[in-house]
Amino acid sequence: MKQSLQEQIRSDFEDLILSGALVPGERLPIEQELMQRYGCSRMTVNKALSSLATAGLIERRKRAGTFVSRPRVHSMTLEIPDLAHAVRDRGQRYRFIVLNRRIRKPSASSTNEVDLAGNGKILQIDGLHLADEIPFALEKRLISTAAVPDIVKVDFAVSPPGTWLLRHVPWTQAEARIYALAVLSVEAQHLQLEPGSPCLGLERQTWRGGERLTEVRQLFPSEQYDLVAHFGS
Amino acid sequence: MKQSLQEQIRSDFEDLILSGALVPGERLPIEQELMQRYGCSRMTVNKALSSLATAGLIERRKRAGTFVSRPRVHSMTLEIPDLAHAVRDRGQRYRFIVLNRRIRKPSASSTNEVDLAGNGKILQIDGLHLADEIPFALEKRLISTAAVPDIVKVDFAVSPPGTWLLRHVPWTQAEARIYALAVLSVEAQHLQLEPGSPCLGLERQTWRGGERLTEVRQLFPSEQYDLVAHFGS
DNA sequence: CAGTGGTCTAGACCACTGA
DNA sequence: CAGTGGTCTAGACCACTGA
Repeated sequence: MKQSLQEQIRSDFEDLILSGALVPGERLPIEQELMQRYGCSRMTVNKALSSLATAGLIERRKRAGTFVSRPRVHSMTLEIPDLAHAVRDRGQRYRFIVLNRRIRKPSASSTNEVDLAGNGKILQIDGLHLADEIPFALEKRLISTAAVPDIVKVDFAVSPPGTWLLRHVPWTQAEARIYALAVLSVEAQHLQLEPGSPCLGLERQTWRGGERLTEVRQLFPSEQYDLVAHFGS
Repeated sequence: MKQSLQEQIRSDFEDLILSGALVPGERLPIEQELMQRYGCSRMTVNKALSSLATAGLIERRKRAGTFVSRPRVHSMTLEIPDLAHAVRDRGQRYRFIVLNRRIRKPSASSTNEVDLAGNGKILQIDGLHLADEIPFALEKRLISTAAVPDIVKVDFAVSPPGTWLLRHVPWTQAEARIYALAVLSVEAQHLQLEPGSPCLGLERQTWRGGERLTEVRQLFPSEQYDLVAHFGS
C-alpha cells in the first residue's frame, strides 16, 4: 500500500487542518516552499493542494496564497440505493407490483406537472416494493415522456422504474426531501399498516441539464428502512 | 470566461456521457489518441480524465482502458444545519431548554456508552429546541468528557450543545441514521404531541481521529422539519 | 508591479493487468 | 509481455490581484 508523494502531501495537510494545528484562515506555505520541503516538482505540490481545494479544506487565491477554509457546513453524504438492490443486499426476495400505470397530460392546475412534462406527456406509475412478499415501500412516480421517450416501452415487472432509470438515464442534478408522516388510509392499506402509522417519506426530483426527468415519492413503514448518511473514512 | 483546455476535454466527455452518446460500459479513447485529437500533452488529458474519474463518471483500469461508469447508488449531499441557525433562518425566535444535565459513568451494560466514554465520563444533556416558544425538536445527547473536557464549563442556555460543539470541536468522521417513529408518551409530552404521533428521528455519532466525541438523538414532530439533500449545481 | 497560483509541455519510468 | 494509466520532473508563460 504505497502512497504517492502527492497523496502524502495532501494527507499531511489534511491531518494538520483536522487536528486543529492549522486553524481556519491560517496561511499555508507557498508552493515554492513546499517543493523544497518535499524535494519535488511544483506540479506535484500543485496537484496535492488543488485536490484539497476541490475537497473544500483550503482556499487558494492568486497573489495572496493558500488558506485553511472557514468551518464548513455540516454536510454528509447520503446514499440512496436502488431499492431492488437494497432489498437483495438484506438477503430478501425483491418484487415490484405495478398498481397503476398511465400516460396522461400534465394537470394544467399543477405548475409542477407542467414543468415536468415540457412538450410531452407524463407517465405515472404507482407501485409497491415487496421484500419477501412484505410491503417495503409504496411509490408514486411521474416521468417526463419527452425527456425519457424509451420509458413507455419498459416492462416494470422485469425492472422497476427506479432501477431502469438509474441504469439508463443519467441525471446531472437531484434534490431530495425527507420527512416523517402519518399514512392515510389508502396508503396504509397497500402497506398493510393501520391508518395513521408513522412512515418515512422520501421525495426526489431529478434533472438532466435544465430538463426535468422524473419525480418520485416513496413511503417506507417505520422500522422497515433507515436512511444512512456519513462523512469521512 | 475562458475555459482551460483540460476543462474543455472534461466537459466534452461529460456531455457525451450525460447525453447518452457514450453509454455505461463503453470504452473511451486512450490518452495517446486524445493527445492527438486535442493537440495537447498527455498530462492535460490525464488531468481531465482523472477529474472525471474522481467525480465517478468514468472508471480507469490499467492495461484495459477507460470506461463510462455504471451508475450504482444515488449519493447526495445532506446538509444538517445547526438547529439554532435553521430556526433563525426561518425568521423564528430560537431557544434551548435544558431538561436534564448530569455527568455520570458510562452504563457498564452499554458497550456503546463505554466506547464513547473512553477513560473519562459521560455528560448527558436532554433538552428541547423551541421555535417561537413552540417545541421544534427533542434532543438527547451524550458527550465524552475525555474527548471534550471543556464541555463541562459551557452554559447551554447561551449556546446549545450542538452549536457549541460545531464551533469548538472539529470532527473528522460522522455517521447519521434517519428514520420515522411513533413518539412515546414521555417524549410526546415534551413535544406537545399526542402519544404515537409520527416523528422524524435523527441519530448522529461523531469521531475525531479514532476517538468518539458525541452522539445525539433528535426527534422532530412531522411537518415541523424536513431534511433536504441535493446533488449537482 | 511583483508574488502567487493556473495551466501547460515534452518528456520519463513504473505498476498493473488483461490479451 | 505489451498496452494502459499513475505519477513525476524541470522547466515555461500567463492571469490575477493585493501590497
